[in-house]
Amino acid sequence: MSAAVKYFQSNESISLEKIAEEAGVTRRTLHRYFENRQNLVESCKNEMLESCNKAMNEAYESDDDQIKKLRNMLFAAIEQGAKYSFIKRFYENSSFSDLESKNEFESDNVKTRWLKVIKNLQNEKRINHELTINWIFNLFGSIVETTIYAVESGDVAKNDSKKFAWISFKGAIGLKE
Amino acid sequence: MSAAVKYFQSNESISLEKIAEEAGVTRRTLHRYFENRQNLVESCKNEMLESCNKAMNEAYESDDDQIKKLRNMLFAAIEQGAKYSFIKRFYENSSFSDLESKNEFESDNVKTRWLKVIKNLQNEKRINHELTINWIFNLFGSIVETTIYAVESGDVAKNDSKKFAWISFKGAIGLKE
DNA sequence: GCAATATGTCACAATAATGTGACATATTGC
DNA sequence: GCAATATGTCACATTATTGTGACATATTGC
Repeated sequence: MSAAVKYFQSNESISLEKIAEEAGVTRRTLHRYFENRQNLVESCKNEMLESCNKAMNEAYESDDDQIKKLRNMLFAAIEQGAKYSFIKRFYENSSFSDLESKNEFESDNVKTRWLKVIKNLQNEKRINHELTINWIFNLFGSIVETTIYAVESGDVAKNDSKKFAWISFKGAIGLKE
Repeated sequence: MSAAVKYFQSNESISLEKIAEEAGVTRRTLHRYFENRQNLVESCKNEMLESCNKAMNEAYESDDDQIKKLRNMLFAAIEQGAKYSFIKRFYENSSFSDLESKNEFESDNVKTRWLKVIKNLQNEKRINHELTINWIFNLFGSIVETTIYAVESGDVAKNDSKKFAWISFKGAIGLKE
């Protein structure tokens, strides 16, 4: 599955042959674990979604302070790396699969919790009031992806990456600490 | 080409049949204009690259003030929409094509000009000094893409989008006006 | 070591996408 | 209207991918 996710991230139509190769097995073996392509995609989606949700829930609960909750959720998402990128792209590109399942993500309590933090900070007027929640949500995902990409491509040192991400996200939403 | 770019944005392996359909012609006609898939991709790349470069060069020259140059370049990129997303993804995913041509983009004077603006602002200490140029470059592209996506998906009103993008980009790099 | 399980190898059918030739039918420019 | 050009239709070969059956060979657990 991680071999598949690695490829799916940037190319949803990658051949099963290549995925099997990356995983160090033959295509025949891959077919033994996943009946067909759809099955593999679904399994990846479920596993990666669970992993991302778990990490972000833990981050949410890691501190009482709203800002630290937010920062830790950002860091958790970044640490998920390819898993997060895959899930994000999965839900963005409706063509990637049937999008009925979109609700699974949308209605998930991770998003609810994330929104709660943002709303709290908005109420306390610690976030730029001009921006909408939807914009901030998109921005969050976008900064996570940029960070993952920047590290992968070697553009930015891994050490710096989370720091940069937090500085930029804070600034982007006008967060007053 | 615009039909192709529309699809290539999110799915580089879309069938020529669908592109032809989107363009309102048959696949046979598509094959008359583009010998093969590679040819179509190359043509799209060249056209979209030219369009993006033109728009951003004009934006650069539109004002003498460094900050307004930067803002207008951001707006120009956003207005390019699908064209910009396509080019961006093209150069990100090496698998999308041979990446020899990456230099075309990297060495292009648009990037040089963009970098000059950032360096000037850095020298004047008007940008957060902790961030690297590479990070800021990635961030710029990322905010452009987020904006394009947010409008396309209906998450954010078109009217608000550029304003949000500029507010967030300014904040993200700690720009002091 | 031996049985159970997992994996590899090979062959094969089914399908989808690609690219082209031949010819028919529109469409355009004048 | 007529010639030139563009497009559509259909048939076809080629190729890549997918999914499966049959059997051989490793690997594991005990």
